[in-house]
Amino acid sequence: MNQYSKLVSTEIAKVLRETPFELDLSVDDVMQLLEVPSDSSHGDHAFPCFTLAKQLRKSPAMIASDLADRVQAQLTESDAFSQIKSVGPYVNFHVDSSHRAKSLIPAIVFGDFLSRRPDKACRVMVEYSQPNTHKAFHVGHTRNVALGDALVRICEWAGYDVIAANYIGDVGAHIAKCLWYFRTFYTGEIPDERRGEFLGEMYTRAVELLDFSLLTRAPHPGVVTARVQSIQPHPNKKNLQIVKVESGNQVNQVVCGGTGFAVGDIVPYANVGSRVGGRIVSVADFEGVESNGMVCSEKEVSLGDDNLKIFVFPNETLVGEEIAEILRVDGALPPTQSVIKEIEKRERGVSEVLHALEQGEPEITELWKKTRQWSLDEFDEIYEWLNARFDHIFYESDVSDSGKSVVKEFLEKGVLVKSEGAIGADLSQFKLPFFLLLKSDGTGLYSTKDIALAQLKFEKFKVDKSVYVVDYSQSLHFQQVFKTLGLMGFEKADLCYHLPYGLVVLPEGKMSSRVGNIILFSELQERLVDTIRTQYLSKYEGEWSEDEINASARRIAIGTIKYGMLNHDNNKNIVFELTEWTSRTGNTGPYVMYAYARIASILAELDEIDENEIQYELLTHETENDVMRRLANFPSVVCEAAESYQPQLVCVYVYTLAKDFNRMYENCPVKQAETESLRVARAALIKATGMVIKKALELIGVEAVERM
RNA sequence: GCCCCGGUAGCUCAGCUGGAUAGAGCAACUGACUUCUAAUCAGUAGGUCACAGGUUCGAAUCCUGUCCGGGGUGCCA
Repeated sequence: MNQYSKLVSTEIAKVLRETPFELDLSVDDVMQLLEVPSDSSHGDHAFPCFTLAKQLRKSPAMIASDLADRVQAQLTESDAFSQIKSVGPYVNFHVDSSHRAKSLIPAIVFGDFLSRRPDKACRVMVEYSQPNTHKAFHVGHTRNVALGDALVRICEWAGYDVIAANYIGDVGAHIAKCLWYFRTFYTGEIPDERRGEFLGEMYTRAVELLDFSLLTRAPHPGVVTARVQSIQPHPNKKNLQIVKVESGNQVNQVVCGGTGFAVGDIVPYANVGSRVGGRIVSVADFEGVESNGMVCSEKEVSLGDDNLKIFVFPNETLVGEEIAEILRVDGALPPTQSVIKEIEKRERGVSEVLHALEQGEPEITELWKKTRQWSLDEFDEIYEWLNARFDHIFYESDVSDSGKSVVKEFLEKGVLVKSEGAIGADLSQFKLPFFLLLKSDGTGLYSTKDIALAQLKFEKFKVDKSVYVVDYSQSLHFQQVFKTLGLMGFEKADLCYHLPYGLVVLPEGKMSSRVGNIILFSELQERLVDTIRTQYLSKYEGEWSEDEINASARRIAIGTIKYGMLNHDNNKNIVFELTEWTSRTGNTGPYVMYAYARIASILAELDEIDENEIQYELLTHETENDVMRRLANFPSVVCEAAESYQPQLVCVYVYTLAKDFNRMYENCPVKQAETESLRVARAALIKATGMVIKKALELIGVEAVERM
């Protein structure tokens, strides 16, 4: 949407109202139909005549030709268009390049073309990054920061009142695991720097020890083999069966919904009190029939993906044995040592730490505070280096208590319901699964805190819109959060938006601490800065100050990372290969930055431009026109990026602008222009181009460099 | 099972509110540095837009179905 499309639409609407057309289309209707030709040789705006053909019962081409003549006749006074012409079924409008230059270039260079759009009186909170303390910060987290920070900048420019928020995970099981390992097993030195990363290492080692699939293929203590004695249909419920299983010298009756087993089969049986799928198996009543324990599906005992099909052991398997022992991994533990005991011992260790943390025991709390700060300090360094801004930081520890009370409050109000001893929201009216908010043991969940956090955002920060930048694996979770907030009566719940994004994966697959192929942020940072320094900036050693070389290397590294992270569809995974990212030319951040540096170096050798001396009509070259056409689009691209939460649009834009510029650079010399006045006009154009590139880069969080 | 997301050149990706000949980068090949910075530019080659129907004057784009890949699916975060 710009001045020309409005002008075109107005004129077309006017002509259409007259004979012989006599069609009453509003200016907006026409503007809707108007399009930008994919090939710029077709002009700047095109009006397709297909839709009119039916109503007028004439061929689109004839209508186009007639329409072109009449609009042309009407616009004889205006010098806005150099050509209005029908091509087949289209009416093509070519904007006069000097007309455009006259309004566009001064607006950019001397006017407010690049300033923030008018205030929308809409406060939007963008929550992003959300790192966990006691865990490593890796390249995947960097994508989130790049996205969130760019969104903050873009929305702000588009006129929103933006609060950039962080939500740091400083409580929970991962911390207990980290501290458990650190206290129980670690005997080495504590490093002086990068202590956050060190904690990440502690956490990773803890996870390795707690990965019981390395000890047994079925890490489920309390689940034993049992023989099926009888199967009878359930009297009241079609999908259920009453199964009697015998293990050891006991026979138990179980109500079971699984399939794929028969009398005589040996199946996994979880006794009352054991734990399957994270919850304790208890005596339950299924439609009037008592069930003692459960018969487990493949998935429930980690032996397959099917959640309905009951796992069946070979017929010669011993009955009444722990399945974890039967399926133990050879060599993982000495044969004399019990897998079950080892699993239980390690789990107990972690849960003792977790419990102590929740009870606020002094010693462990001190350790928590101290180590938490190590991580926080490291995050600060990372954000500072990346130039990411936060206006407010929430901590999970701040909302964990309030979350529980909010849930209880809304349980009493009848908004939330009790189910199987736990509390949650019934979202079946929205065709969403039940949303668990408080565990049956009364402890909170991630969801509990999210509800309290949202309440805080609405009530204390008075936000109108709330954006959550969180990876796509949590899409369902946020749908549930927002619907629950709606049930709780928050009017702004509909204005919450989860911005999902894909993972950063390696060519060989996902990053995983188990495979040990995680690329830490610090590694990315170091390798990138190093490559840029040695490959590109070494030629300036001695010429530039050491400070400038360092500063430039950092900015170019940031440009590489952020542009690389943002120039993808949000939903898609990014395949990350460090060597490619450090060496690639072409569609990259440095390509765009290089275009800016070229402009800066030309301008540095020219005199200051006098606004009154610019003769815009001299800018007639095709490549110059392409650049100007692109420049004019800047505001609408940024606004669209803000509305659709797609910083990528800004990347695509600034890349094509840089490409247009480089083409112009080859064809239209500035310093060696034929005449002095042409030099001035071109200088003004490249100045405007440079300013737009710089602003666009700034909006994706990248600082341009004057030379590189 | 159900829900969500994706499938475009050898590779990595744009294009998706329907519109003119489906575009970039990388890799390959050809050419351009006595020239405002070659981190560049000009060119060659590379396509059954997963598949099949449907809607339409017109479909990579919208609808339906199928296949393939990823994610999620009540006591993890």
